[in-house]
Amino acid sequence: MSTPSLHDEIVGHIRDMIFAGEFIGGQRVPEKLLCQQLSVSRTPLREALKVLAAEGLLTLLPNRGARVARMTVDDVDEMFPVMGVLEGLAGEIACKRITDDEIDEIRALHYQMAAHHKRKELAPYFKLNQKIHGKIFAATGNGILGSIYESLTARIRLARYRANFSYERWDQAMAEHEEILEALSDRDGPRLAAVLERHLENTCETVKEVIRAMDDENAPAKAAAGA
Amino acid sequence: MSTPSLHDEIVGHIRDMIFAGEFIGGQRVPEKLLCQQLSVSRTPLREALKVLAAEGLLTLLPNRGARVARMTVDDVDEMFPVMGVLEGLAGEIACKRITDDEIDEIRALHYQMAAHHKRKELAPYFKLNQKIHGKIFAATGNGILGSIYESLTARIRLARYRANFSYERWDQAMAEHEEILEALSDRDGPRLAAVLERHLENTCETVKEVIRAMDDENAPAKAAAGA
DNA sequence: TCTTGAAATTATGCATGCAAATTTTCTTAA
DNA sequence: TTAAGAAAATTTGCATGCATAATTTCAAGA
Repeated sequence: MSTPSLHDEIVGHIRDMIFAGEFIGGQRVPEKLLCQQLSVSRTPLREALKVLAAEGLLTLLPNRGARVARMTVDDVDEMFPVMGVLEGLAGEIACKRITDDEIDEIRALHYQMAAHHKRKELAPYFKLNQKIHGKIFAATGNGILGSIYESLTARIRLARYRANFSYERWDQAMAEHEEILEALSDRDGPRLAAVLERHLENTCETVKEVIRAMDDENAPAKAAAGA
Repeated sequence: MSTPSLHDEIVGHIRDMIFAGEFIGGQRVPEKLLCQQLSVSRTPLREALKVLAAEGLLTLLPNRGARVARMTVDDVDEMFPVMGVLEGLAGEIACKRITDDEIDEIRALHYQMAAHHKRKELAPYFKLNQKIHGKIFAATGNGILGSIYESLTARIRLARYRANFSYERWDQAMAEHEEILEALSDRDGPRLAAVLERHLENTCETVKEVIRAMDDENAPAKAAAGA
């Protein structure tokens, strides 16, 4: 509160940089460079790198620096069922606990998001999407549930923002969000849980497509180089 | 592999110390003391502390050092439903994927554990208990599921090893383990999931009792001190 | 005796320096 | 010209030092 310790700020800063896609490609990120960019010395920076590695956003190779963690299709396949049961649980609890005001908030976000979908504005759509799911988890009042989910979505997000994106999937996702809002308004726990899981499957497939596209993009170049 | 970097070793070492209950009570742990005990300088030690804090085992107060994270009854109440769905998921997947050999291994551990239960040997019972649950998660082949579960049980373990322990609950837990083994042998996913969740509820109540007992123990002293 | 507050002590946060490991560059031989 | 190996230059890992914040100690007044 009083002194917002430096390394924590660095953690947040680097996390944002990762999400902004500043060091894409899983390539090495020299400490010196980050020190210069953030105007800090190596000690707090290195502490921050350790934390981000513990969160799974970075991979630290001994004596060989940090790189952004590479998500594989297999990773997503592992994460998907876990997020599925977490979403399901969150949906059930949220329906029991959510207040009318909270539903109204989510409804407002939903319509904003629908507008961005109609205008095909991907980035703000994602932001609101993320916010809505966050609100559902917040409505559960279960902080641990929320934080685990958050750390998983954070890792998923590494593969997110991309242009090549199936519009059919997007439309489907939007339709699912309509259903999410309905189930939530009706406080229909089982239905919400079911829709959330289905919706997640959509998201998951999208992410996997993005990863495959990225791999296809990089593979030829690397194959030629012999690496 | 080649050089097992120091801070990683420190992380493991301190984690073991925490589980061994070396700094019980959530009291401050001066860096200097740890440095002396582990014969390392403050830099790698501090990196390790950050990691352990990210794992939720330590709480880092700015400018005020590290202490072992204090589990509250509310924390357990939050963790319980999460672990419940994770156990359920693990049970379902494990039944589909587990090999006969893996079941045999678990069976062997189970009988060892039953022997310790009969002799009322708490510590080795816990160790094997933990190992069995670990094997079930390992049998899912889902590393992320396993690691999330592991980090949650690690935090639960902070409140575990204690003398005051209800023998009825223990007997019940042992009976549930019989059922777990049965369901696993039958590869009956839904049943295994159900037993695991029920078993977890038992565990959870036990942990909460331990926490309450610890609080009752400390509260009078602290109330007198005015803190 | 108890309370209050200021000085002294101690602990934490961060910067810097040095040694070991890694990567790059340069040289030399085929 | 290319390949292999050695030397140079980076880069990482860890230790230490200094400034600031927190804690303890101690003294003085009520």
